[in-house]
Amino acid sequence: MSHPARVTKTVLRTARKTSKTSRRQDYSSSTKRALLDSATALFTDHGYAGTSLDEVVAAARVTKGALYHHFPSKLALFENVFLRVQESTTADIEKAISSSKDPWERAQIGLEKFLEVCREPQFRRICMQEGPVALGHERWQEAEKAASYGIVQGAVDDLLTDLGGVEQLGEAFTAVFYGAIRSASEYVADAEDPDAASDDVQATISALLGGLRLLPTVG
Amino acid sequence: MSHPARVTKTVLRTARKTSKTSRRQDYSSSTKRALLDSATALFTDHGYAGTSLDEVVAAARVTKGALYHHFPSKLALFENVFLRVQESTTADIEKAISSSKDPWERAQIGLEKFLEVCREPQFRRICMQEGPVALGHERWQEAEKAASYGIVQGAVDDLLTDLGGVEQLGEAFTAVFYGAIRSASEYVADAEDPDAASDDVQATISALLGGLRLLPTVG
DNA sequence: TGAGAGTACGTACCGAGGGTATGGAACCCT
DNA sequence: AGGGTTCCATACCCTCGGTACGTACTCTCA
Repeated sequence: MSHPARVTKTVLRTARKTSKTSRRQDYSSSTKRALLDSATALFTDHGYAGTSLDEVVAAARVTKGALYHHFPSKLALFENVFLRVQESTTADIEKAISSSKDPWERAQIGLEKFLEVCREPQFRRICMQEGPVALGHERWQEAEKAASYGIVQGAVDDLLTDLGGVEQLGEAFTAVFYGAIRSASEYVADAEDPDAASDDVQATISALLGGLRLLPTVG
Repeated sequence: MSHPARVTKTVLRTARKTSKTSRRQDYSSSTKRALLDSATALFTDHGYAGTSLDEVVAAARVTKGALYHHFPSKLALFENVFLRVQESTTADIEKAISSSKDPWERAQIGLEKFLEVCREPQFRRICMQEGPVALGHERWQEAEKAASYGIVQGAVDDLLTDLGGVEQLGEAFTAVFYGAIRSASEYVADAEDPDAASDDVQATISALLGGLRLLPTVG
């Protein structure tokens, strides 16, 4: 019916000078983006197992033939959605962090931004909840290490070297701390008063981190 | 073939005085337990979506008719498996904790036991990984609050009242701390040297908690 | 410029798997 | 002793992920 290919002839000879890509390629990437968009929305609302590909293609106004032309499987579709969401949020956080140079301030800013991002249903559902199960714990962790986990890793390393003397715990510390932040974000997202909960959580984490500064040695 | 009902007649008239339950009821609960056992094993190995009911009933040497007689759905079967695993591990931890009265020592013992329990594939896969997605985040959290989360809640409350002055953060603190422990358990379970990783993690958490003692006030 | 190659889909179908309907054998109760 | 209930097997249905294949459109190159 309203398929893009049907209107090709009416506007055919205009382009080809301004844009390097052909109209056909534009259509292709457009339908691919439409598939990713509708999949993102549906995965966010109903989870991975809860959304059927029929729903996805219907929302994108194409058929399964189109979907399987762009993505080899449902899992691959999800992985693309996952990475796209993850990438955008990671960029947000890194941008926020870059405004400061002091490791403690960067940690503070990053934490605040992360708690904020985790309240967005997309990131929460797709990257935090469905991701590990759909992709498998291993693949998910791999992707995480390259994204938000990596940011935390860097922040923690800076903190620990700033403190001095506890570098040997870096890995374990990052793991524990990242879990604390994740849980904190869920707590905030579930709270009836997210702003107050966010304040409480930040106070808690600051208290825990602040305690570290007072420790002469660890072990 | 080897169905229990087939051997009924050969051993029929012996019971009924020693046990209150009929032989038929014994058989019924036995097949139910067999279904739960095989389902537990398969869910542990292949996850919720990855195991088919055909596999479950085949492993339990029954048919889908039997399964759907005892459980109304696949999800209900999983929930029963989930609760059974959760209950047993909770009992383990509570038993270990009960050996001490000092809140800091109890926290120490409980943490150690929890990290140990989280290395068991059953609890790890079913309760930590598949649980939240299969049951839904809400239902999972509800069950958690009544189980291991509840234990942590109690321990944290004891710690904070022992410290004094930071009770208003109790809820948030528990949430953050519980996430830290969960992540710690995954870190330990994934590590190539779990014992060393467990030591690192415990040192980290002790450091974070120990820092709290040095804080005069929080906020 | 037009014919073959490649792209971007649509349509029809298959098989696996969750769930249901039905029936029957064993058991319980009165 | 006969009906009701429990416990389970068999056969079937339906959804949904995935595949096979057809087709309209576009690009390339002789």
